[in-house]
Amino acid sequence: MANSEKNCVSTLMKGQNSTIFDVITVIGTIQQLIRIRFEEQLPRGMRLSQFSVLNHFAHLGGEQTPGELAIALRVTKGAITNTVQLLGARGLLEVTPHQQDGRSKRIRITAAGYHLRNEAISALSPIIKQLQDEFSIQQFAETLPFLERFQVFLDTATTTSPD
Amino acid sequence: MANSEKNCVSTLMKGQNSTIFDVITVIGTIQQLIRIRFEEQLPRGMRLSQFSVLNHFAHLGGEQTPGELAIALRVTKGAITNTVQLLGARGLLEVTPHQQDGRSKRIRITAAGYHLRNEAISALSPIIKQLQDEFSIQQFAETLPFLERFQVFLDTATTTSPD
DNA sequence: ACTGTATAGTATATTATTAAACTATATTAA
DNA sequence: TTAATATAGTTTAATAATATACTATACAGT
Repeated sequence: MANSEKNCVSTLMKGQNSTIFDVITVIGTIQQLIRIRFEEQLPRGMRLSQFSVLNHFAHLGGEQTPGELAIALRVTKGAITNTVQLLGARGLLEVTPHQQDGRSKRIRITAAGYHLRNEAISALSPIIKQLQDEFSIQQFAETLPFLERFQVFLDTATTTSPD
Repeated sequence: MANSEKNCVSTLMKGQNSTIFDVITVIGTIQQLIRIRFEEQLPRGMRLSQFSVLNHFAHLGGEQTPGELAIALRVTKGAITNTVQLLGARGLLEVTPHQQDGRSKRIRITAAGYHLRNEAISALSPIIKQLQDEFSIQQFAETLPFLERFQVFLDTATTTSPD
């Protein structure tokens, strides 16, 4: 059962360091549950990826290219192509050629898209309401800065040599 | 009633309530980045889902059925079938018939699976080390209880009518 | 201008996941 | 016992994401 390799890992896992893995694990589980709970409620089979795009534009207001969207949402360009085509086909996004760059495009949310996004937010409001009742807003507000710094770290972390 | 519900969207998003959405959004982004960073480092193209199963058994020690695994990891039974078959084919898990229930199976990690999981942990250690340097363990420890309560809430939340 | 390289987005093939149907076994009730 | 129902896991079809290759456009150096 016990061997030297096990001890090596024990050093890594049994001390305080396991707290970091615990946080990472629980964040993964929360995200999985958020996906499940949200997609239960989102209107007309809307996927979390689609809601994320609509919500992103609702916050942003203006226009972005597919590439900017890919960076903002941390997915590949191919994923954005797919999601934008789906939302565009439903008239929820408008896609036009970029005027300064013939390779690129501009994407903006339509009135219908903004409306459906608001419907989605309304559909999610019961669960958000429950969260407000169960946890104070202050608890979320206290946690947010750390999570944001964690995100920035992961965004900028380089374990391999940069290109 | 209609009036207050109509204002609900703006109220929900413009006030402090957006903090809840902000936390949810940043957790989703962190999870996406964790997946990217981890899969960059994991040995032999190991997927995060596969690491999660191996790591789960390394922590747990004993045996579980596919159904228990599905519940623990918050994925569908079909996903577990796939991941367990992949890991089983590589000799990292051992799957045997359940003795009391002919429909069920018992899964346990093999020595090879435990070894590869430890290799994976080692491969992840640089990024964990960076996290230790960038954030104190205490910051993770302070955040963990809230995240765990958030997870429990999402696990038990019922927005649809219960059975 | 010409050539090579970089960039933006799309297409293709593969993979992981889900929902739903299906098989096999177990349990309950008559 | 038999029939109906429930449960455990797999299979199948569909979907969304990835990696890679590809097309088209832009840019930089000569």
